[in-house]
Amino acid sequence: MAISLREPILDWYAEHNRDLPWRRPEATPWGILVSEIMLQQTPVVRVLPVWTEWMERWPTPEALAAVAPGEAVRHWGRLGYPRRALNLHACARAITADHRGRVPSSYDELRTLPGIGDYTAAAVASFAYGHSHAILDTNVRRVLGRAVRGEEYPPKATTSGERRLAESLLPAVGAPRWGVAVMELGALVCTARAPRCDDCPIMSQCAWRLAGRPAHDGPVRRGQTYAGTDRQCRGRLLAVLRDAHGPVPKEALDVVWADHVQRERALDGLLDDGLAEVLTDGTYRLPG
DNA sequence: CAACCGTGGAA
DNA sequence: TTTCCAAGGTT
Repeated sequence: MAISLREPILDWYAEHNRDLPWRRPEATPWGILVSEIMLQQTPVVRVLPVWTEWMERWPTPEALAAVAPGEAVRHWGRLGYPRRALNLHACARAITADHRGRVPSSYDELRTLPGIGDYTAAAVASFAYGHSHAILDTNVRRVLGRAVRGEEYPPKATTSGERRLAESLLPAVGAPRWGVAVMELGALVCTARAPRCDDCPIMSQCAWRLAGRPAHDGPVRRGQTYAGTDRQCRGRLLAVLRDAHGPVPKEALDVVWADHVQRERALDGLLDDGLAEVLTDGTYRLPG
């Protein structure tokens, strides 16, 4: 079962893979690291233009390390989860100071960098340096969950069973290509909402499809409403700082959110997170 | 470990 | 219009 998944998926990938800039041979480890962090919870189409601009502006870790952290946040634009921009800037400074300007190649060293968890460390070690690691992102978990476990959606948190399965599937040679191939299958065919099973290279073996594509039982899906949350408020406040050329008076922040208590809480949160700072004259700006 | 952390496009 | 969720990580 395990072995028979590889060939059809790798053959499918050879024909259907997208030509993404961070997958090209000329992509640097730094470019790959930047792409992986930008892609956390963010669709490819929105990452593409920002990644391209970043690579032109900051082609090396040293280049990013040389500017203020606020510049990273400013050029993050509206990608979302802006602390990732701060993490990337901190990565650049750590790589410059502690790794001679080279992105570390080992999983363990990568894992020590801010904002790099299990998936991103495995992805960079694998895709940038050719190392063999199990890639367990949301796509892979969904594909393997369906194909092998026969369930529509994977568990909320990664289980040891999922990890063992992914590791058991690692080929002796070509682990990076295998990892990206399964991810791509999940992104283009074995999608969360309307999977295109008719186009799937492993449809004849997929446990979920063979079982008649049973709907996810268990608890109902989570509904994370966004309107009115602190997150939305933080986003509004940060947008003001990002779009301003210099420091802004507090009144400029006050006008974008009506609820005073929530606004103050959100602003304090931004300051605590290092995404904004107050100057001695009481004005606010991105971190300098 | 559940909650939190943005944003926008598709269904 | 509302809901879902997209190459996660941290606390």
